[in-house]
Amino acid sequence: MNADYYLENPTFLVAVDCIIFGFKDKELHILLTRRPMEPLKGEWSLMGGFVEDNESLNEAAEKVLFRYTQQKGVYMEQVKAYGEINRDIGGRVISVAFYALVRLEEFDTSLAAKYDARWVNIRELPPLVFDHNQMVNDALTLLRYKVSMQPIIFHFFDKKFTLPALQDLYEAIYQMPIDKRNFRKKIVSMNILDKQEEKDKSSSKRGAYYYVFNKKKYEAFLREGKRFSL
Amino acid sequence: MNADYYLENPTFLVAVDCIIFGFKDKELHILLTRRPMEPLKGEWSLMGGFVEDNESLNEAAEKVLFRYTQQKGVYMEQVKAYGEINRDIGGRVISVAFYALVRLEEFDTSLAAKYDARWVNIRELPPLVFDHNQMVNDALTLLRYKVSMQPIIFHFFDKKFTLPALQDLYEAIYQMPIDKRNFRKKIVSMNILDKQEEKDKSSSKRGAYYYVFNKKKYEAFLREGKRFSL
DNA sequence: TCAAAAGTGTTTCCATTACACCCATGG
DNA sequence: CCATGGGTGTAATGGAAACACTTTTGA
Repeated sequence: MNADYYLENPTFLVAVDCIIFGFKDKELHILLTRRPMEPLKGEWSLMGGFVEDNESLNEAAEKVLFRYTQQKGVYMEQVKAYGEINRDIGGRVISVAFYALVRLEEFDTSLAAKYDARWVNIRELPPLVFDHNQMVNDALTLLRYKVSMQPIIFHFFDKKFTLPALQDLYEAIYQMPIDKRNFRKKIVSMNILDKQEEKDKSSSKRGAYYYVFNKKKYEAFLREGKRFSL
Repeated sequence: MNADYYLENPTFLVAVDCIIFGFKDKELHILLTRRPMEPLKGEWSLMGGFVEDNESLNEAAEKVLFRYTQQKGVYMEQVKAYGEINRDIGGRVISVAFYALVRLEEFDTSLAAKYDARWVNIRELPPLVFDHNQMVNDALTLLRYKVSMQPIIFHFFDKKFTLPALQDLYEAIYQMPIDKRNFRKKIVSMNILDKQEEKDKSSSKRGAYYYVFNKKKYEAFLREGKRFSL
């Protein structure tokens, strides 16, 4: 299939590694596993897999994400490619990292057992194999940038969420406290959320109203020349 | 060399493609070439090359940059990896794009003939092979972001530059006019430039003072907790 | 009734923007 | 002497940050 000229060149194993972010207990977590094969079998690792001939990089990442989360349509974005010669001590492998935002409410805990997976608080990350810690750092940097510029933070929730929870998540992503009134003012004043009648009473007696991201309102917001900013 | 498990997986040709930016005639340009081999021989293309066994991705990009610019230590940054199955019609190739900022004052024009290369104004880009136009768009987006956040704009110059030239470059990158006084105020007030005694008289009778980026001052600037911003 | 979390406005401050005139010099 | 580009300061605006009290309700 390759043109003649191309055949003179070397080929490489190509992997994808996924930094899967989830929100739990007011903290940002990532899904890690014990590496199932040699070398470094049993060490902490990101979720990954090799790219197949019939897949694009995105498709390979989607495959990995589905395998470990059973969620479809997960929000996902490429971080970058990692290609140091000895980054993988088992051989020459070029890896492309992706980060993903998953809804932890719907996470199937039986998967955790099957794949020896665990949600780990990003503030308590263990050493990971190869350059995976670097990948996590790069993913976090990119996540923070994107969250501030685009309405992707809502992908952490299954549609509805309360403003206190949204703020907890925001604080977990940026690892800094933020003023409640300023936060609410900013997000509400964009007029891209719908307040629900229903309340979440799970974390207070009074209960907090649920909100829902309204895509139509967001598109109108953009049409007015406004820019999302958190 | 690869561990047993790895051998079961397919391998891929991996290329690097470089979006080489230069500043000329008050406009941002990129270095393009006529593709030297089939398929699509003769079509406009980015500067690229295949990754070799003994190179990292960065090293492969540096090799390509040196080949076409003869400059060492060029500022360079990865954009992202492109892995659609049919992105290259000659075969399955995964490509990693890099952008680079080169000093056009020192560009060796004999190279242009040798490689059929040409500096093309970014506002007049022709259709490029494969997904190269997409790569350029992504590189430009990233360049704009980085220029606004980090003092990389100075890499377009060979050390010294005038403020009018710097502003012209800034306007070329963002494709928008900007107020002269505000621009100068912002850049000068950071106190990271050294004004020279010498003037550039090439574009006016009065002449414009040269300035030089002062790395020590910039580091002090950072130590004070300040952040570069243009 | 009280503890615990939800909800609500105003003022201060700083960074960005808008804006117009004088200066220096070679031809 | 004048045309051309280089250089300079101040006022207005708008977004970000600081800040404290009232409300609700289950236990």
